Amino acid sequence: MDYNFKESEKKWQDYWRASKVYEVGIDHTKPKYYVLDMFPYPSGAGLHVGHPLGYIASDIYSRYKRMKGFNVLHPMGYDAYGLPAEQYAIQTGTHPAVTTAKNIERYREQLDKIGFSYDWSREVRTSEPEYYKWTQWTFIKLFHSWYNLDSNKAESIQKLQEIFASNGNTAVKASCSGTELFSAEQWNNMTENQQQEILMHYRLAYLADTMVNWCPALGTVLANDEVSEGYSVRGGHPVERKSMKQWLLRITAYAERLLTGLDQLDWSESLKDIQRNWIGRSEGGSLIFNVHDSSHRIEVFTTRPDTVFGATFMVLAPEHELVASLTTAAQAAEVDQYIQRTKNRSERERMAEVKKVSGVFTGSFAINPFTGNKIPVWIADYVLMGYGTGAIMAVPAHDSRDFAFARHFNLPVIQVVNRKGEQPTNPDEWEDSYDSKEGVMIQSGFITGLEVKAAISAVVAEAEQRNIGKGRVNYRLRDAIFSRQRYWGEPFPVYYRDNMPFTLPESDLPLELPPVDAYLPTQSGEPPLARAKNWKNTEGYPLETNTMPGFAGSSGYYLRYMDPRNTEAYFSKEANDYWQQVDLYVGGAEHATGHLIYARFWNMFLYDIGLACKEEPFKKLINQGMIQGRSSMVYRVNPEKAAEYMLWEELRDKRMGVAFEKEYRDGHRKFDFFSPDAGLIIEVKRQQALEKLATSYEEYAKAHGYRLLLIPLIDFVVDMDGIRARIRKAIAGEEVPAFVDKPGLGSFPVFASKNLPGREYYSDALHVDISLVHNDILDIEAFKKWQPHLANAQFLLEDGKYVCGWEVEKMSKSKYNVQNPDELIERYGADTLRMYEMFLGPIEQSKPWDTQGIEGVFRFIRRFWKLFHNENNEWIVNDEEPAASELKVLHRTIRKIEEDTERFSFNTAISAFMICVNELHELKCAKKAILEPLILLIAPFAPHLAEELWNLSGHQRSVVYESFPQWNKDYITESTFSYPVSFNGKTRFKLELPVNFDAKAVEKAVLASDECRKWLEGKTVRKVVVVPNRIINIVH
RNA sequence: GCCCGAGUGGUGGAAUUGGUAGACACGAAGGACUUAAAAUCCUUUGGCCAUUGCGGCCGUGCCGGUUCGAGUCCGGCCUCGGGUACCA
Repeated sequence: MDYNFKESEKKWQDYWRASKVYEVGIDHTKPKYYVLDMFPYPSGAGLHVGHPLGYIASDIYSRYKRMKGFNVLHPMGYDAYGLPAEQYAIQTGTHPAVTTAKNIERYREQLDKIGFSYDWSREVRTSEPEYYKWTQWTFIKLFHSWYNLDSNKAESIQKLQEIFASNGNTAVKASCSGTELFSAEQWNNMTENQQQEILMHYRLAYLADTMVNWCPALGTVLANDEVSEGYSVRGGHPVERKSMKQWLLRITAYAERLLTGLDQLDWSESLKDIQRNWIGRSEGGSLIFNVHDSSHRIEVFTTRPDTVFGATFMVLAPEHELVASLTTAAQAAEVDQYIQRTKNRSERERMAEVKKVSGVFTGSFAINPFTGNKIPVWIADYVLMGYGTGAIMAVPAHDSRDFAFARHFNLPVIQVVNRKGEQPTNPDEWEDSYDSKEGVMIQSGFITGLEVKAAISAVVAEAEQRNIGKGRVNYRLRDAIFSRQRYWGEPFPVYYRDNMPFTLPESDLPLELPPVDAYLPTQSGEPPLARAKNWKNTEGYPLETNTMPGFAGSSGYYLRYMDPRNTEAYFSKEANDYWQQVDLYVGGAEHATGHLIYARFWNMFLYDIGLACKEEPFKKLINQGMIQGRSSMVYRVNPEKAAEYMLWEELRDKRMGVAFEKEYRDGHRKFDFFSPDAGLIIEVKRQQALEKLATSYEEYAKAHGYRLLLIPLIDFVVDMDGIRARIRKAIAGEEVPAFVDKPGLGSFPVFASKNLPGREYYSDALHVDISLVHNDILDIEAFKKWQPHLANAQFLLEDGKYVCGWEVEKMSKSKYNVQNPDELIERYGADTLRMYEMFLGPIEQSKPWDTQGIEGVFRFIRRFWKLFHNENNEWIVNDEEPAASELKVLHRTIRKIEEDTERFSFNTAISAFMICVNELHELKCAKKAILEPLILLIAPFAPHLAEELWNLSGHQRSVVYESFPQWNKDYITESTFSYPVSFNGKTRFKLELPVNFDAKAVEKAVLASDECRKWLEGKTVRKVVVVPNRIINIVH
């Protein structure tokens, strides 16, 4: 008998729930600490062992911080809107709310079994009206806000209207999508609709015609981060480009703040890099080119204004607004055809054809404002409408795409940047453009001779002077498409009057999701909400039928946790002032360009309007690595290949006395084995095949004077000796029948153990369910019962066992490698699972799941228990005074656990626990003074075990209210240090010396030692390096 | 293509600031206890050579460099993983 984890874990989980141990509130007597896990979407498949990895880490840290005296907020809830439940609804008619509730219940059950310290009284679900009321409320606020670039923050639209009415928009610096200037008078003379249309260009939540990622299979548009390589991230369906009227969030207004804000965050550099790349800031300038014989002007964005003297043509995106006016009559047909062709091409096709150069001349010419030269204006789809101005000046000498284009269409190439100290070469002979980040300008008028950097500023200054351009910063980041043509999402608090959108009054919130008769788009292609009866506001105006995307509800949930039941506000100022922001956020790096940008934007907006007290939502962030699956493989034998392999092993290298050839060919005939010496053909086949072919084989053999052996496969299983005997006889020249009729092999699969020789040549690997495999040994009986066709499977074993192979790959049902935490908890307990997941390796690293190792942690848990109990499971803890050696073990462990926990190095912390327990067993220590602090130390990691032992020690109160032990330097300090002594860098022996010896004393002592003399025999010491309490290195 | 990150025993990994490479654990082999099994405990376990004892050499993806000393720093390359992709 030892630790009964099942009984104990249930008991303490019940106790925690009943006594509300983990509920927290505002407590000004303690410092706060907010630990958050990324919002899970409760999928139907439940949790596998990869999911709780981050939750366990954050739970350990939360419990640790709590024992360190912090008031720890550690909530959990659900991102409950999502495509899977809706897809299921479309298929089955089950309301997504039903599916979601069921999935949540299962999720909760699994989470509870792991022993987390969540304050469940704060749970939120994005699909609950009490929650999404505030998502809608934020949308209304966004709608009524614009971004003032002068104050660098969001401000109310009302204020903007006042400015327009008094001054027009000429002095307004805003992040907006329309640039027409107007005066106060013009503004005041506009109709309301005209004014609303203009305001739409300024709103932070706005409606616009835009190119969207349309996914026909899902029947909805997707945001950029929801698309990867032309396919939807969820479901992997193809995505097309399409122009549609959609709601967007003006996240680009915050691009600069989103970028610079990263510097203050304690996130991994790689994650910050992903966000930096996604935001994609580039500095440059915009230049205006006049069009020859026309009043049109083309504005381009370039990061290299210095190369303007090398601009030999221009290229516009096919969708560019000037294309129609610039196209000459002669070119109209060709241009039109090109536009049609590019329009009809899917995103996939476009991506696949990146290398193909295509484009068409508009017939117009622009004037290079610096050279005065006439340059042709082309259109081509390598220029994107969505970036910069949708037009470029092409500098083929220094840009590889422009270069390829110039070569393809025979356009001139002029070199304008030259590497220092080199002679310019003839661009006509170049194979590619010349990358010119550094160099000196040539053939460039007034900037000739300047270095690139200086030339850039000179051109920008000149352009500003001449009023034909200015310095400009551009971002790759796009505004976020906020409409989804789906049912299962937040309804927009928006109605339409004369096709103009208006927001509902706040008092009408929440606008609840209405019932519908089906979850599909309508016949006319409208979103599912168009099916809802009476989907109108109180005045009878139609409501918006799109719903919000998945990231709407997850963008501000961390704020709601601070005050989740507040019916008057998103959250109270008091709660926000106390909890401030998330101190530690744990989750996967896959959210880098989605949730983690949107949430930062959302929070910055709430900060601007005075609601959130911190500009950034997540101070520190840790990305847990993925847990990959470890698949087990069995090897199904291809019987014919196996027989051939086995026979070749008998025949090759003259093992039977004569030489054989494998796969002997004579014209179109092919035989498995042939011996010219013996004139013998051997053929291995299935019984049925032999019966059919025997005659033709015999005829051939007879015609050539060869003898023939036809061996049915069954013999390899039942009569290997018989085969050998027949071959020997045949070689010896005895008469043997070519073909012995045998009963058929029947159809049963044969599996070969992994390490059998030749196995890789004659078998195919198949996935086998990992529950049927223990320590890579297959449970043959269970395997036979696994699938009907395996019932009479045969096995080729090694040492009486079937050894499986393994592969590391994604955890998935189809690979039979999903490890479910419930099974492991059932077998080893939650504490073992918690510690094992942490023991696997560094939290941030991806690693394969391997159930084999869990036994080690399970043993450790029981060995820990046995420090307190004898072999009869009786309590043996005593009150004896601890010895110095025992105190040293304890305090060294406390220090190590504290240090490792602080830096989230949980795997090494668990090693330290193991070392400590091993040492205390060695010391046979059962002293209360040592073991009680140890219980506290392990409480964050193995909370159930800790509660049980703490209780058995005679304490009435839960261990979670105790303080983390403190280590005492005096117990750890050593008086001597065992120096590794090396010669020329090679460690040779160790020398124990007092720690307080300085370098000189150490040197003297080591040179005087016998060992040292032995190693130095006859050599002169050239140098002695001493690092006190580290190493000694003697150079000779 | 561009931007990151990582390569250490049969396996997961340790080595925190340039200072004893392989901690801790799994697996494996051998042994003790047991009628037997499970559980538990003990020993060995990077490779090669030597083995009568001592020991010796090599070794952190590859090549080179800096240093008394490199898994760690620098330069070049290879492989794998992640991000991104006509972004002007």
